[in-house]
Amino acid sequence: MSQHRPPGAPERPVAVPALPDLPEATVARLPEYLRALHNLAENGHETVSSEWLATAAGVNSAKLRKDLSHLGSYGTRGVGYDVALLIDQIEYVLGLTQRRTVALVGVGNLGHALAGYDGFATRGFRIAALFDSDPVRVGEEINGLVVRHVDELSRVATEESIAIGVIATPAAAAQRVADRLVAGGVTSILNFAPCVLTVPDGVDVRKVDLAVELQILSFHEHRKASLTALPAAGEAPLTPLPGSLAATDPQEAIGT
Amino acid sequence: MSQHRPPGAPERPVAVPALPDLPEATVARLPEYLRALHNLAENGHETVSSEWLATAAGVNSAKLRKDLSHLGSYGTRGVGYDVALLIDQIEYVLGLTQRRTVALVGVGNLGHALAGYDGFATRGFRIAALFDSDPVRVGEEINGLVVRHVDELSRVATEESIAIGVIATPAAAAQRVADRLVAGGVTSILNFAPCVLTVPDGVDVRKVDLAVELQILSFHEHRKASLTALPAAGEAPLTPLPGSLAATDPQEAIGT
DNA sequence: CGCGATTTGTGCGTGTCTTCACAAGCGCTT
DNA sequence: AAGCGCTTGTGAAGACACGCACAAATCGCG
Ligand SMILES: NC(=O)c1ccc[n+]([C@@H]2O[C@H](COP(=O)([O-])OP(=O)(O)OC[C@H]3O[C@@H](n4cnc5c(N)ncnc54)[C@H](O)[C@@H]3O)[C@@H](O)[C@H]2O)c1
Ligand SMILES: NC(=O)c1ccc[n+]([C@@H]2O[C@H](COP(=O)([O-])OP(=O)(O)OC[C@H]3O[C@@H](n4cnc5c(N)ncnc54)[C@H](O)[C@@H]3O)[C@@H](O)[C@H]2O)c1
Repeated sequence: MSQHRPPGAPERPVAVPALPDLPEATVARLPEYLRALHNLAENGHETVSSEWLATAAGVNSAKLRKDLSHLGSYGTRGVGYDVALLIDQIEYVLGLTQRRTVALVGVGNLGHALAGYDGFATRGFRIAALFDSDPVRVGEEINGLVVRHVDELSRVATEESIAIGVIATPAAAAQRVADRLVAGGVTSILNFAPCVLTVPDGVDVRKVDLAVELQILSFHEHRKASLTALPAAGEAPLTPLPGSLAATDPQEAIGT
Repeated sequence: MSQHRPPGAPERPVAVPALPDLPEATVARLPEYLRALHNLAENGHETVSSEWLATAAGVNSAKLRKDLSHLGSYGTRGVGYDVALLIDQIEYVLGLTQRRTVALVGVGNLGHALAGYDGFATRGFRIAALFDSDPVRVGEEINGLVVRHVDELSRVATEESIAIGVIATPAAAAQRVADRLVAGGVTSILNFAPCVLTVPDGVDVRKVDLAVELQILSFHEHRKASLTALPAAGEAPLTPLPGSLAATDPQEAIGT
């Protein structure tokens, strides 16, 4: 690519950031590759073929190769990829060479589980602070961290240079929490509350909603059932009237 | 799935409305629309424009209209959509007119949180059984359900016509659990364990991986930092050598 | 009864993502 | 040193998704 800047092009608006700008779809898969690679490394493998790694990560091998090619190609034809090298590469690109600090807001049911989750630490993150609004919870110690009051959120986030905020409060409180995170300089948020957050440009929000996942599965379940029910039937009005809705599907998912 | 089929088993493919086959991207957004609609309904709104609903769901209005048009167009030009009607429509398409039963496997840290989560019930699902392999946990009662031993999984799944299996065990146990779910006739799985599951055709798996989400955020964080750090300079060849990796990125995450 | 304000439904251009298929590169063997 | 099998990296084509922009439909009002 543009490794070497050829002479004769002095001050071009060179768009060569330290990071290649990867397609979003690729970014979303890199963590999966990384996990698979760590498994391989633990099992003593030193190299791996795209075929193997693709299988381990659950994707198509051509896709995997294209993804990796975006970060600069470290494979050897006829051999495969060097596992350790690739791990370094991906961790670098994902910005994991530096351990990122996480603030967790809302130490309830879910928050407790998250606070006690070791997958944070083992995959590049460190929970640096816990917050809640409930006076009963404030002061509680979890995993060596004391729960602080959410009023301190902005200040602490700034002081501790929090990189990522995780919201595990009820939906009604989520926007307010997000605002405080943003005020504290946090530019990445992971939201577990089922609501849409509004944030300024430059702030990234990702959302995890359990019910959404289940409902997507439900759709496919429904679909499979309606297909097996009428193997080759034509159409039938795909406009069930409101009144007859609940009545409609007979026996779905007859198992095997 | 249909609860117990009564002896007579009236199983005829009556006028089952064929499901439109929606684009996956659309299916993934419908739950979001549904949530927003329920909010509107609670607030007494009877109709809603695509613009409004789109904003509430965090998407582009044209996209929303196109999505809804796939399920047969229930809007009125010049007016908008009937909230109640649209809720029925979407719930029907998602297969939520029938409450789906869920089995939760692995009642540890995360499992406990999930078992106690009321978002299941309020959004169309019912946890019908809990499983674990730890003798200490088996027998424990959570939310009115007794934790059963995972050896009973296949049998119970069949008996209770479980529609969806949720895996919250350590990764090492996940594949085994998935196999048992499949053996019990479950064709939809939601996997919280960080690993790839292998299942037969016809079985859907969705995965939720917290660390993946964080790592994606980390990438963008890294990216933002490298951009603001070098506004217009060509920089570090994007091929950091193995040895120099950890050294590379200067000062990121400077907070504000 | 007709007109203008409003909002849906969609045709179409654009960009992104996926997948196939294969040439080029690499190491091992002969 | 040449040949051979294996694996990467990528061009090209197709599939999919997105969002603009506008015609068509509907309502309310004068
Ligand atoms: N429990 C689950 O398994 C689960 C699963 C998926 C999503 N969620 C979502 O995650 C969120 C939390 O769920 P939960 O079950 O832990 O609820 P919870 O009620 O057990 O916990 C919420 C916590 O947030 C705290 N809180 C409330 N307002 C706050 C504020 N303004 N600032 C800081 N803290 C505040 C409460 O004191 C409480 O400790 C909810 O939005 C829920 O929908 C939960
Ligand atoms: N805790 C979190 O916040 C969190 C977040 C994201 C993902 N996860 C993932 O979810 C999974 C569970 O996490 P956790 O923190 O609850 O772990 P945990 O160790 O607290 O709980 C795991 C539970 O699974 C049970 N189990 C083990 N083998 C089993 C088997 N073969 N059959 C049935 N049950 C079995 C254990 O007895 C235990 O009760 C892990 O894969 C973890 O990576 C956890």
